[in-house]
Amino acid sequence: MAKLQKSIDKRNALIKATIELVNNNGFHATPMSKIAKMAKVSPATIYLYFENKQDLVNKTYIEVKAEYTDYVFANYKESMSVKTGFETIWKRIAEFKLNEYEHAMFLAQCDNTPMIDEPSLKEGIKHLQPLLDLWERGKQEGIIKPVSNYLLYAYAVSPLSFLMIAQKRGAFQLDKEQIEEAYQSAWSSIKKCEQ
Amino acid sequence: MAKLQKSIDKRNALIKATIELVNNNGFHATPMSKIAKMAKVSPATIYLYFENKQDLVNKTYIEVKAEYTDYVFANYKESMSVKTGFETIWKRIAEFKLNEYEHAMFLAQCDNTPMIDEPSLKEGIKHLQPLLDLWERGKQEGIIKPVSNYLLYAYAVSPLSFLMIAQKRGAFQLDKEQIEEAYQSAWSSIKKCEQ
DNA sequence: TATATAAAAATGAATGTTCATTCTTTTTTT
DNA sequence: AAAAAAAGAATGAACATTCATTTTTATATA
Repeated sequence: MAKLQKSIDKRNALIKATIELVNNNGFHATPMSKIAKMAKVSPATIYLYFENKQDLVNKTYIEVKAEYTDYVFANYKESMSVKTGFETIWKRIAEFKLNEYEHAMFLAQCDNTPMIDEPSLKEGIKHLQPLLDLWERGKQEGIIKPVSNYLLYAYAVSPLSFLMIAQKRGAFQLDKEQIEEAYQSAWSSIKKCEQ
Repeated sequence: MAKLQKSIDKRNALIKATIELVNNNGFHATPMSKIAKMAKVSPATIYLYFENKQDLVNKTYIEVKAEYTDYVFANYKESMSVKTGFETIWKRIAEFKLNEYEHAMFLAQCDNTPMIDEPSLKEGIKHLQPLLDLWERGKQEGIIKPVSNYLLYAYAVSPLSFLMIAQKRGAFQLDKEQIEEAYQSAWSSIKKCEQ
């Protein structure tokens, strides 16, 4: 147990260092030696926990993605109405992107570059299923526009990624009121017009 | 003249190769030797046209960004109404992202990673000014929501980037009708409610 | 116009560095 | 005292950049 405990601490430190360094420098400009140094570990030790550099970054991606979706669906219950369910999920997504932006930026970089291998990307996408299921239900109930989930996601969720990056760059600051307004925009863009 | 002509061809070939290779492998996983080979040039020749690798990618970014904004504003005139002006610009943005996606993907990667240096990023942003000016005019005329340009951009333009990536991954295909619908969504999200 | 020569452009090979990964030894745990 | 974990140093490959030559182009002269 002591052994396992210790190992998990080191593993976590490695994942944390990877996120921070990759965020600031990108995958290929982050040497294993720096990751090791930041995690206070010898470079050789990394290879006791991960097969190689690609494996390290794949596993980091999957962990952060899982953390993201756990966070996002934490308050959501399938028994909720489509409208309430969407609001619940959307607001958690916003919170995550704006408060946990170290992790959110890491995901954005993974999703916009050829850094993560295809199987790991697929693995990461799975976790978003409850939102897609909610939308399908909404379409059946005639509450949500009958269009591709990609379009719904583009309108309702992807603007948050842009705002996150803008905020991270210090260009401007989102407040409560703006988030509420952004939410209204998101809902308007996916609900059927009559609602 | 013949000399200059030849040089420009080589320079263009280098820029083209850079875009293609960086798109597929990322900046740091693209060796100068491969860029040279794809451009049918010796590695040493690159250094006659660019200071170093960073300079090559910075200049590539600025050129692609300029091409993008030229394309985007090609049909736009300041004399247009806010509504027409926005539609004109938006549809060109959509066209560019969906038709020229090699270049659009390159820009997305540059904007989501620490690949380009700060001065070059700033240089690239400048070109978008006419759209921001149009929005300011719209706010004064009471046609556009009186919110930060970042929010307007997030709602109205950033979804297109997401759709572009989804389309590139072959996940789905945008048709004329969906683009029209996406445009309506974009306009709804930034116009003042009464309009 | 044809030839010689200087300047510019281009090249392939060489250089030195950085880095992922492995090896051997030491330390810690059981 | 055996096994597991960790360490630092060593290895070898990949790469950006430079160097020494060669090739091409432009210019001047006859």
